[in-house]
Amino acid sequence: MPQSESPGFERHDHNHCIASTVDMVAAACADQGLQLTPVRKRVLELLLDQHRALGAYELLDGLRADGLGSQPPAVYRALEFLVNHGFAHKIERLNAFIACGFAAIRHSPAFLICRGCHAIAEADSDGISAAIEKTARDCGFVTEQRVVEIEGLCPRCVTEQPA
Amino acid sequence: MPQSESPGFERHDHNHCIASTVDMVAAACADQGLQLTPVRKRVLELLLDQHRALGAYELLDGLRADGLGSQPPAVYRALEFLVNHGFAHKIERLNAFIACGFAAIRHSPAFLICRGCHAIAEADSDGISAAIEKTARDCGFVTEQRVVEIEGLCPRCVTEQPA
DNA sequence: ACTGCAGCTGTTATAATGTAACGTTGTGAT
DNA sequence: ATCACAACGTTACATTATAACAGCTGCAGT
Repeated sequence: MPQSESPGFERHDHNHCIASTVDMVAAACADQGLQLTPVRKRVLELLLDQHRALGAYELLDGLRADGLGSQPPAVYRALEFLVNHGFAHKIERLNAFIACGFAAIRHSPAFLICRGCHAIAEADSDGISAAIEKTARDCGFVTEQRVVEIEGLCPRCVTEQPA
Repeated sequence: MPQSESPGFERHDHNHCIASTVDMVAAACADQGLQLTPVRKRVLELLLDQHRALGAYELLDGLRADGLGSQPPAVYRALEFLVNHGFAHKIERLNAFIACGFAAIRHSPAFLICRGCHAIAEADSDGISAAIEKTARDCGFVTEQRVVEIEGLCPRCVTEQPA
């Protein structure tokens, strides 16, 4: 019964975390008439398997292991689908991807990226969203999308690392 | 006397804007014992020339035109210098670079990226910084660096564009 | 049943972005 | 003078991402 890092850096039952998220995404796809094809589902599972960001070519290795696709466009297409529908996010700073912690429910995420263990948490961002919205409005700017990525040390790494 | 988009999307005297920023950076380098070499200075000028982000290879073309360097490492080294010392920033979303609007004075920038005209403004980010700091603290996370990039339409493009 | 279309996948090729490694050059300190 | 160090030149390569086109499958309309 593996336990691992969670969206908030706490421990949790990770098998359940994967299965329930896949189920939620499957339900959302059914609702919206979207196709969660084998390739797309597998990429989502690979992303959920770790609470860290995976590069497109790491994911491609995973697909190859399952005989599900062997060339870059296979992954990039699946990622485009997942990201467009809010089931995954791109971490721009890392050129890598992560499953959404709140699949399709809520949005405009803020990420906390630990440079010690490479875990990534998707933080509650209401305060940040409000501050961004205010800043933009003050400039007469109309916000459409945002990237908020915070790098540093998670609670565990802060205590474990000297520097 | 060209007039162009400014850090805040207003008009301004762009020649003066370039010259005075280069002077400020030169002074800062002198202060700190840093070398603003010809390649570094030229890259900075190329960045200042436009209030938009330039890709490394666009900058490389500029260097080549001046016989100042012809291979990628030349640009990437200059950019590393400028970014490390706060004279330029990388826009992660675009894999591109922009001169700092407040060279070496203040920091943790937030960028407003216009999808209409591609101008980029470096916004006042105190409110955003505070909100990010609060979010991080609530998670027990120690912030070291951040990326805040807001995409949308600038005041001018908002009125000009139909959608 | 047939047709045509839309969506997904396969495949090839290539573009765009970024770095490692090593040798050379210039400059200032001893 | 020569040593150490920083910047630069150069070659080669790694990593990330996309264009373009062909094939397949399922389904709607006839």
